[in-house]
Amino acid sequence: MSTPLPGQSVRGSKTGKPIMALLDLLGRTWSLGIIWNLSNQVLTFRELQSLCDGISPTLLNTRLKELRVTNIIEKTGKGYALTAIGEKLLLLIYPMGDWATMWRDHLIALKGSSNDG
Amino acid sequence: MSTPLPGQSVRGSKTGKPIMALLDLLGRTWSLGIIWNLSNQVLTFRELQSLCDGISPTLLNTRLKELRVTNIIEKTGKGYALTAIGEKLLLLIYPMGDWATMWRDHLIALKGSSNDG
DNA sequence: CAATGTCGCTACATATTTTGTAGCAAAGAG
DNA sequence: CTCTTTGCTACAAAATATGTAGCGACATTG
Repeated sequence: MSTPLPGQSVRGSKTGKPIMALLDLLGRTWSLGIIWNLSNQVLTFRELQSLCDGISPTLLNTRLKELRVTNIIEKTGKGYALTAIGEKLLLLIYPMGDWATMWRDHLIALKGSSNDG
Repeated sequence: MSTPLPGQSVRGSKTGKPIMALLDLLGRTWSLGIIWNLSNQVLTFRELQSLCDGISPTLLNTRLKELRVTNIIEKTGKGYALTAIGEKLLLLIYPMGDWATMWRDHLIALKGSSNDG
């Protein structure tokens, strides 16, 4: 699978629209998890592997390459880190943590009402 | 693959943290694309399939079920639509369109400078 | 009622992706 | 040199996605 880049035809859209390339990239297994784990910390290959619940090194390396050529993460002397633009993307992902908490409560409420009703 | 739910152990995390369930859910092929295409419009199964570049009906139905049991989308008389909470999630995804445009320009600039330097 | 078309969705074989495990070369510590 | 850690590759097995065919329900036309 080739790395999705804005301006090119990607899985899910042939328009070349940047958002479609991003959706393809982030929609790949573990992409979001890797970015999330890289928030505020530089991690080595093995640390990242461990935090991503033992993702296979094969796939981790594949994703790392994709995220590097798309300039979302970079390799530093200490390990992998988000780039400046990657940090900005993370700022957009962060609020999802709050949404997810609300979502959990919502699902619990629905479950409760379906049991009651 | 079971549907990731907040409060449960999911692919990528055994903590049950809501964000991890969300990352697992959205990280699956086509999830983000389906949600994106459902912005401001109710779509039939086949319309959705067409907009998602011919996604196989098998997988589309699998994703649709996952998104329905997690209450992000719902089936209406007219077709599939985002739920109220699904709309809120979309509001968080929207800004990624702008980010992606900036990202494209950034990548073009990098490419240019690497050619020059 | 019969013929035609659309729609939601299932079946299933094939293709692609992900996992899991093993392990190697390089770098640092003693 | 030995021991340990690290980044990463190999590769077979398992899981997931694709592509195509097509069924039953329903609406339209006549």
